[in-house]
Amino acid sequence: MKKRVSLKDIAQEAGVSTALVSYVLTNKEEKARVGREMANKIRKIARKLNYQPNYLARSLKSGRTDTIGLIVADISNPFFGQIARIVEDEAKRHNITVIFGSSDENAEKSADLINVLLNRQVDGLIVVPSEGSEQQILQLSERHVPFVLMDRPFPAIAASSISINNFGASYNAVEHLLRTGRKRIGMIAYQTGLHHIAERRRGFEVALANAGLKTGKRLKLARYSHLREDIRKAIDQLTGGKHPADALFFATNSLAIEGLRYISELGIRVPEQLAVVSFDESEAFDLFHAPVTFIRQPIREMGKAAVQLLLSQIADSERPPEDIRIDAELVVRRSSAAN
Amino acid sequence: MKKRVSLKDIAQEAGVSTALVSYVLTNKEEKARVGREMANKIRKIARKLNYQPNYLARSLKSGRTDTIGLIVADISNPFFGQIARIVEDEAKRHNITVIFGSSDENAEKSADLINVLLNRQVDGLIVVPSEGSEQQILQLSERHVPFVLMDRPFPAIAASSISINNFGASYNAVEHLLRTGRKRIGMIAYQTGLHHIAERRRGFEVALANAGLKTGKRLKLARYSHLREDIRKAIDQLTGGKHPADALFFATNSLAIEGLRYISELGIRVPEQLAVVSFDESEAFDLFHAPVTFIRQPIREMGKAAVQLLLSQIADSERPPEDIRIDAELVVRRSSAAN
DNA sequence: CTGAAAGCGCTTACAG
DNA sequence: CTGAAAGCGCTTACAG
Repeated sequence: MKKRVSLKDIAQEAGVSTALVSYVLTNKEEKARVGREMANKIRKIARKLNYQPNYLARSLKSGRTDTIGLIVADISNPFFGQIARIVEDEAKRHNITVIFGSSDENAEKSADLINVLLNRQVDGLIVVPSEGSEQQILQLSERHVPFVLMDRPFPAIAASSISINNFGASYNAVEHLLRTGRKRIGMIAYQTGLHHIAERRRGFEVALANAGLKTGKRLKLARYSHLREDIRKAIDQLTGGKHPADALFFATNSLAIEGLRYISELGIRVPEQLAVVSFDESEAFDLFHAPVTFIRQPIREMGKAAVQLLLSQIADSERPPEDIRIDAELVVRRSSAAN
Repeated sequence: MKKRVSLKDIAQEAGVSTALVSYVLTNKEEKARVGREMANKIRKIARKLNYQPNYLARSLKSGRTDTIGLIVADISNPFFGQIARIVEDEAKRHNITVIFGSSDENAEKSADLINVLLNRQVDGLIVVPSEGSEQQILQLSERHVPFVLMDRPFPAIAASSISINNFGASYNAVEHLLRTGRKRIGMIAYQTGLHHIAERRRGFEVALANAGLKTGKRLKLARYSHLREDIRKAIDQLTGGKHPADALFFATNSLAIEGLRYISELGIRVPEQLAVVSFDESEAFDLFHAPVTFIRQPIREMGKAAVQLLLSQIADSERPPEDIRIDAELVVRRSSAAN
């Protein structure tokens, strides 16, 4: 790149010190009581030379970078892409830039990302934490790094977090299936210790129990690393046998999309043979032959709240952590219509 | 945040100058011929104090930030999300961090983003340029900022760019439809002057012309800002009348998804009444009742090439611009089966 | 082998 | 009203 113009260049041309220029250009001329005429002259020169401040230098001095880090599982997953977009927009309203990273649900990668972002002096972090990352998160807390957990709270750690009421949302979805006359409801979730998935599973189990039904072998778990394989096996088991499931509840959109692919292949008719409900949103749900009933997460609200929570934490490091839980909405469509 | 430990802290504890510590910690001890013993002592102290270098300071000195900017139309669109992911991974392999921004196909936002990113001293930019941003791009060029255009070349500007052969891909898709016996092929594209869309339109027109057919009124344009409305009108016009279209070609995945929603609503059977082909990929294409034939962009290849092109440009600012054009692949599925 | 010093581009408390 | 100076945390050419 060409040599950038610095305060010094302007100062030279104006015949003053860099200090004066700095005061004027950061609108602190009042405080420094710079002459009106001189201020105008300086501004004019700055414009002429197309001066652009070097944020690096500014940050080094001020200790703030006006940058936040966003760690998600995978930016190419539309759920996280949407979160990223909302965080971006909300951050920009405050003149803050976002650096992102994908952890792939992997604690090691997550630790790595946190490290890189902190070395880049981000002012704070928004983290969708992966399984096994409790220690890292705890360390952030101990080092007094401002951060907010998103989507997945860690109940054992006192930290600001924003997520939906997973138990309630799950419970409602299952109750909806029961109300439409489904008796043998299967669920496919991730095999993970993460709290949000555990809560979704618990909602499923409690809803069935309250209806006097047993979960039995109808709760299936898939590994993130063997998604396709595990889902196909689970669906085979759930839809086969003497008492095939008459409804399927997916714990996330990735699970549902992979599952629906297989259901299409098998030629299973939805909702006639099998009702379907899923967490999260997807364009693919709209185009399935029976538009899929889903649990809509208030992503916009969550993203905005995350940024705001983080910013107030950055502004006041003594602020006690805040745990925000938002209710999600069940959007009923044809895939779960009564028979 | 707590006070970070700096070189000075280590130097103090070791009883040496910060210079020595710097040499050791950046593995330049050879060059500075630091004693082995001293080097070990310094390293030990650094570990004990959990020293983390401040990249800001390092960058201010070195003039490099090991950060690149990525500007896409909208990070929440899976097409761009995937690009972002690949850029992220490829950049990380070189210890480079990515800052992203969404321009919303808006030249003003794009100019803004470029400005912010340059002020943050990114080493270079990967840009999916929006309509009307030629001037900004030209300026980058004049200022000798390393950058690479992605997805959409600007033929009038000498710049490195990486994109697919849009004309060829479009031509092939239309030829495929003709070969399967379709006679009245409609296309829905964006109303934009961007070169990649113009090329897709041209491929459509030339393919029809070569088959002795006229485009007539079968090329419809939708505005990015009025997507839903314009697409519905276009589909009504194309599928209505005395000679309804028997095939529909969408110029992007967003256009297709919105269009397929409407086609579902109308109860039009694909491919019996209407064959469908689209540019780009989407999970939604898999779940449509007739899996949609699409033009697969080699996103991974493009993303990797973009980063590599950018890095070699950063390393050697005299490097002449390189224009990479990759062929895209038509993935034929049921939505365009012969009747 | 080791250290003092300058400098990257800013900001700001202090002195005149 | 204006300027000299210190300092943010690093790197590196130079001197001993």
